[in-house]
Amino acid sequence: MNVMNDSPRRKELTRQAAQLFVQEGFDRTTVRMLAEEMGIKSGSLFHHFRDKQEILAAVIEEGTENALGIARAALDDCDSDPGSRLHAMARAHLETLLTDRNAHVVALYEWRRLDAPARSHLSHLRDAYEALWEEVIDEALAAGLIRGDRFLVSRFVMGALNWTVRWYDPDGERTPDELARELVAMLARPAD
Amino acid sequence: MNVMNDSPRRKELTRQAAQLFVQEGFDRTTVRMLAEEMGIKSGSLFHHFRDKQEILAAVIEEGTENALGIARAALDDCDSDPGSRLHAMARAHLETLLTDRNAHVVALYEWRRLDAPARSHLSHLRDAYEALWEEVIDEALAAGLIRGDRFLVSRFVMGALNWTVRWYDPDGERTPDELARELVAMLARPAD
DNA sequence: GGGTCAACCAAGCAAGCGCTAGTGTAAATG
DNA sequence: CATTTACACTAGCGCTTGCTTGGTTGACCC
Repeated sequence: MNVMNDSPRRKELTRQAAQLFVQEGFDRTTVRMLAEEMGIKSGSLFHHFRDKQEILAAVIEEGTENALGIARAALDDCDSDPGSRLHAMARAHLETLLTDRNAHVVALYEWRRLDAPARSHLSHLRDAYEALWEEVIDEALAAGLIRGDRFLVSRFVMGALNWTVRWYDPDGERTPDELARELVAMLARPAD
Repeated sequence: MNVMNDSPRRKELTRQAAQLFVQEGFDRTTVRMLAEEMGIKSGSLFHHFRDKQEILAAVIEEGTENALGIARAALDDCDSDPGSRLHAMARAHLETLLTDRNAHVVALYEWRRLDAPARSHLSHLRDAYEALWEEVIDEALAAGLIRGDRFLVSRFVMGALNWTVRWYDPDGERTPDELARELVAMLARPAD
């Protein structure tokens, strides 16, 4: 019944929604729970979002955009050799999985709760992110740093990284940088 | 209000429930939808299962038990060198991901919908399965076939394999055997 | 100092939810 | 033949759901 811009207020509400979606899952999170977490009444929620689905889309959109930004920045900042670039991407991936953990967990678990238009829009964003990965992996393959099929390797690597949300403890001993280094070490062939 | 054994009837109902849980997600699948899929009325459902949660637990339990069985059989049947055993485990994992795809997708996505008692019981089953993996990976590390930290390697490998449910097309060109071979090739160090 | 507008609220509707109670019935069991 | 068992049915209770409606508030603006 009203605006659906990206006001700062809406950004903050989106962040809070992400937390609840992680705790409870999208379907079990009611608009009343969301409103209470936000400190408003359930009716007021629909001033900021058209419907419940739009909140989900907003959460996932922000997470994916942040991931894209971090990955691009990391690639700009690193050395140009394939090993460094592979490590930079893996590290960026793990870092965004930490800083925007809630949004990414929601994206991983609740993707199929999106309606068709939102899914179409967001899958373009995700494709842009995955294109970055395939580029870096192509370079590593061409340089002989790793071996295998480019399609399979990129899927295997993304799987290994995304799976970390299941077991990685941010308060534990290992840093994202270490994890990224271990992953690259596991894949890389010894220098000729 | 009645039995909760594992009759053949219940097995069949469990299989059908798994399909719906994949299509719609656990929370959005209503007992009325389940009953219709099963060809009975919603009230009759509670003759076979205590409540909706128990259906979810039954689905996941069967999938995990099958995975364990297939993995054990694969290990019994293969050569004793670490490369063969690694390949056998990966292949078994991919095969059960195919034959019991619905159950495994449910286990991956809806695990957190389980109540505490069911989760406790099923996590023991899952631990038994993961122990098989760690054993095989330890052998490969000891033999120098792969390198890295045993904890990290096993997590990365499981992640890569489980992620296949997102992109693998069973009707496509690649067989589980090929995929497993590619994965092992990606990880294995060249023979000394 | 009247007008604008984002932000919020109280109240509630229509639909759908998991689950229960009580009954019917055909086959198996004594 | 009498009883039990397994499975299915009808009917609906009590509650929650996403969302709407109609209205109030208070900060800002010319």
